[in-house]
Amino acid sequence: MLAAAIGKMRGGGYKTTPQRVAVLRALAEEQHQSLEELRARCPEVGLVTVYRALDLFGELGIVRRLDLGDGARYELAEGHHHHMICESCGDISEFEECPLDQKPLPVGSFGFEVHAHSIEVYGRCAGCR
Amino acid sequence: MLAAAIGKMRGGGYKTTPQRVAVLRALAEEQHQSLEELRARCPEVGLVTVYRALDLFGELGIVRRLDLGDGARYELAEGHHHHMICESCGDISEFEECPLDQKPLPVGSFGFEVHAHSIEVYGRCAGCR
DNA sequence: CCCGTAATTGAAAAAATTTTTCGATTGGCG
DNA sequence: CGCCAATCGAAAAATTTTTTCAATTACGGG
Repeated sequence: MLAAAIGKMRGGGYKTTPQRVAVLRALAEEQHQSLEELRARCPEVGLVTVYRALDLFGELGIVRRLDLGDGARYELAEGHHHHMICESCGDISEFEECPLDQKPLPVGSFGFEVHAHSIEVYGRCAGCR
Repeated sequence: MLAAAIGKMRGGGYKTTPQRVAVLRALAEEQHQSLEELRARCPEVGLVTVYRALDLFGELGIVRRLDLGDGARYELAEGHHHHMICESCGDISEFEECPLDQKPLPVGSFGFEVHAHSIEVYGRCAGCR
């Protein structure tokens, strides 16, 4: 994972600094972290640098930014998946079986050219029921 | 639309103030407005009051808050629909034909109880192609 | 292996956004 | 019509993100 991300950085002509690597490692430890959670995992990296690293990773397609109602969160953009959000405990989890897999989206009729999509499912998780 | 929203406010024991009505009217003029756009449509209402009205409407299910990458936006929560976001011009549009209509979401296998869902489709709109 | 240079970093300041506070005002019931 | 809890607005505070700029550093070329 690190290797792939570093490859994209190199390919883009960006430098592989210890700070960027530290942020990548922090991202790899858990999905959907807030900025503060992320920062706690690499306290040696300055706040501004974390923001800039996340921007860069976003451009390179390494990281996705989410906002599911409680502020920005970040995840490594590996594999196609969608999100379940528990409205009781706030937990965010993922599922990979995409309901749109073989289904054409109805948006073609608008002349819309699809590049990507996301699905969020809101409800109660098993633990909260 | 106004009537229904005011009914919910009354039903919840909240007062129908001119400010709240002004924000509702502003919301009705266009979907997916930012706070500033909204505020430009009811400049007589104080900033804080707009925030509070939006919070209240959110609790009452009158308004939904979106964050599709460029900050918070607000829409009247009427009818089930999803969003197409053009990555060229940033335009947000809606479609009503829900691809999950009759399709069971695969999340039941996680013991997850579904209350709602949302879909966003990213790509290029007809105008930008 | 060292050097030069452009990219990167970090601290401070600025900007942007959202929330809190609290005294003044007001909608709606009696 | 009058009361009073709910609401409002302005200012201040808190939070989040971006900008600035001088110091540091990764890394390709010599």
